[in-house]
Amino acid sequence: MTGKQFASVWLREPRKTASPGRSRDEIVRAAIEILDAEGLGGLSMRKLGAKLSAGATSIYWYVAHKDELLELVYDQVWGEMSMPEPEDVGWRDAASVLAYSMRSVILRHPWAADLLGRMPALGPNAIQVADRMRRMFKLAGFEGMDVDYAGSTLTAYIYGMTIPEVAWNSTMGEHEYDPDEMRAMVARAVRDFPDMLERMDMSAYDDPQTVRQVAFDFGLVSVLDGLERRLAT
Amino acid sequence: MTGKQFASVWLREPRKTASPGRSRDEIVRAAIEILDAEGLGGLSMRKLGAKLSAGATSIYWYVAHKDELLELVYDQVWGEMSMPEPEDVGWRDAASVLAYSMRSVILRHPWAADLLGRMPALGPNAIQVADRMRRMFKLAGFEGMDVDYAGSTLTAYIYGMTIPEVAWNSTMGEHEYDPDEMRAMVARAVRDFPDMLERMDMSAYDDPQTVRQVAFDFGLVSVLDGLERRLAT
DNA sequence: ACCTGAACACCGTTCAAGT
DNA sequence: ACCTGAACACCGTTCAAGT
Repeated sequence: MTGKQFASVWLREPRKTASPGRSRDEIVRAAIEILDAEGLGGLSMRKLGAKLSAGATSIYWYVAHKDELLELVYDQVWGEMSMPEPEDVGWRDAASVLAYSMRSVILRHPWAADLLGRMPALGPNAIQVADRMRRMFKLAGFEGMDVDYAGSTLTAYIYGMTIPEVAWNSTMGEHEYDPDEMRAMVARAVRDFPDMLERMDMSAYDDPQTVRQVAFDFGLVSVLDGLERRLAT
Repeated sequence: MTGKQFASVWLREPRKTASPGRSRDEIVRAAIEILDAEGLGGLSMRKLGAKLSAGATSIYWYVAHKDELLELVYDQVWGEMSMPEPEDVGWRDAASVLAYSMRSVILRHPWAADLLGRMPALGPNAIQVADRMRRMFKLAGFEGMDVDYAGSTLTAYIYGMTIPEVAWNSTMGEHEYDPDEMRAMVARAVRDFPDMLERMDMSAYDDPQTVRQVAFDFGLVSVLDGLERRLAT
């Protein structure tokens, strides 16, 4: 009757390792090195084993399966996000700092974009950020479930902006391409839609990276304004 | 000197198939059937071949690689999204309808959540939606690059809400679990954070599905309010 | 023009066996 | 308690060969 329990590394006792042999920390560190160097597709259990000069399957002693390993590295990423105590700087500044920080952390670890929103974020680092975010929105004046809803709104925005940005970077990075040729092809795909063509002309000579910066800021301000508006009513 | 071109099915000439043999449509239909039934992990080229009672590798005649196939099915998903002409209903209603429609389409094809924001959306259906969205925000009063920024903001929100929702559904679906047991474990993970614990108590007996509905609406209204605010300044 | 099968170079995971 | 290697059941993709 008692169904299988929800699966997360963080919800089960780890193996009480006396200290010898490899450790989870060591494994996670090695995994992140591989991930930063070769991306999510580059991380295999065999390669990780090799990097630790261990048998390919030794890792299964420390971790039930690859997904658990990914949960572990994922929480490390959450640990890199910086968020001031909302009580110190006020909720809007805290929210902005968190947003920019999340974006830059993910851009630094592009593989993490594939985990964002997909993997349960129940590690200590993730929970700490979640907790601060709750306090932030309570400080702002939200109550009850609205604290939650405001939080989802903000993180949804950040995820939704960051994921495509990373995806774009990686497609562009793989095949280095001729920008003019590409513009011509996209223009072709879009040829029946005057508004879309107009858009292409507009942004033709802007630096894509700063455009994305500005876009992120524009949206963030909008989202925060929108949340502020909810407080008034 | 002329680098490799940006890769997308939509940016290259398809094979001019006279008509005999399999067709792309047929392949895409079969692929979607598999995807709906077994999810993204359930779709392999071999299985797809088998379903078409063809050799495992015949598909490579119609498609350069699996990613192209995914681009094709992805655009079908865009085709299911419904969006009224903004001129008919006004920009805010059009935006809301699109948002709800996107959410429900993705919930219907959960595998598509893994493509959202990752795959170039250059198919005719995706472009049509993008075009309407541009017209929508122009109608609202945005100009220049702001039309784009407003669009990114809205889609970022939708992506960022939908992706985790689907992920959650699928983790919950796989292992059917004992809710009490699970709550206990999560409570344990969160034990040092009084605000997080409070949150768990609060939402203890709510139906998760309606909570997510309400959350989606809350955030959407906030985002649209925030965008409206930008028009005023 | 379209399809095939064999082959290559991988995967994650299980498990009996070792120390 | 920790690690190993072999094995299982898969992958996507290439390519020479067939019709």
